[in-house]
Amino acid sequence: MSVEFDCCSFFKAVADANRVKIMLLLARGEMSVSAICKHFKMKQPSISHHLGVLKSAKVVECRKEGKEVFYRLNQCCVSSRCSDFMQRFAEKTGKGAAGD
Amino acid sequence: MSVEFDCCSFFKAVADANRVKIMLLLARGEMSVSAICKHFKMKQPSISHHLGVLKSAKVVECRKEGKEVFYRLNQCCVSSRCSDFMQRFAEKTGKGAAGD
DNA sequence: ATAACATATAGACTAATGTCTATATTATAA
DNA sequence: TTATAATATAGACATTAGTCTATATGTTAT
Repeated sequence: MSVEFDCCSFFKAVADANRVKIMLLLARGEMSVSAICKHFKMKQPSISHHLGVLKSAKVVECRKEGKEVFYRLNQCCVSSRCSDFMQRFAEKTGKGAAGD
Repeated sequence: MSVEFDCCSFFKAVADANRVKIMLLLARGEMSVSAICKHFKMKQPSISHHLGVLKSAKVVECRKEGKEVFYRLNQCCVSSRCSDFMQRFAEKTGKGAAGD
């Protein structure tokens, strides 16, 4: 029933080119915020903002080590959300499923 | 190289609860605009706007019949975009892929 | 305790998005 | 041709989202 809203927080998170770029960086392994910053023209608070959006959507996770925070991709989240979504729109053979 | 931007137009399109609801309706088969409208509180121009966004992203297609326009889900688009995206973030075994 | 560094938060500003009303467009009917 | 119905477009308005500067928080070193 609230499936649409649930998937939307994920899709909103990945519907930004800069956030996708962050995700692509993290797909190779965890990185600290400052390391991520080096790949962008944006200022650090903007990066932190994007990381916050990704984290709220469970797309990334983080751990603290000393003064640094290392972010990593939650690959399971990405694939489960995508495959869930795909399935929801798979061709039905006759019987409907979702209600109004 | 422009993969992120490309996928973003799709994700932007599906990152809205009302548009996902439209997609769920269309997953059962094609519908005219006025038929879609009956499922929402929004006014018709808003529905047309959302249909336009979905159409630009290739998520839906339409055909005209008399004064009505029937929209249908482009199921292939949904699944190919989702699986492309998943794959892009699949665990790499060592070699990197996407460049900066 | 103080300084220096890494990150997060707050608040301002701008741009993009969603919704509305009004109207234009296109197709059929009278 | 005129009227009616279905859809799209234009423009106004409010809300949301992205980026910035300034600053707060937390951690390590001196």
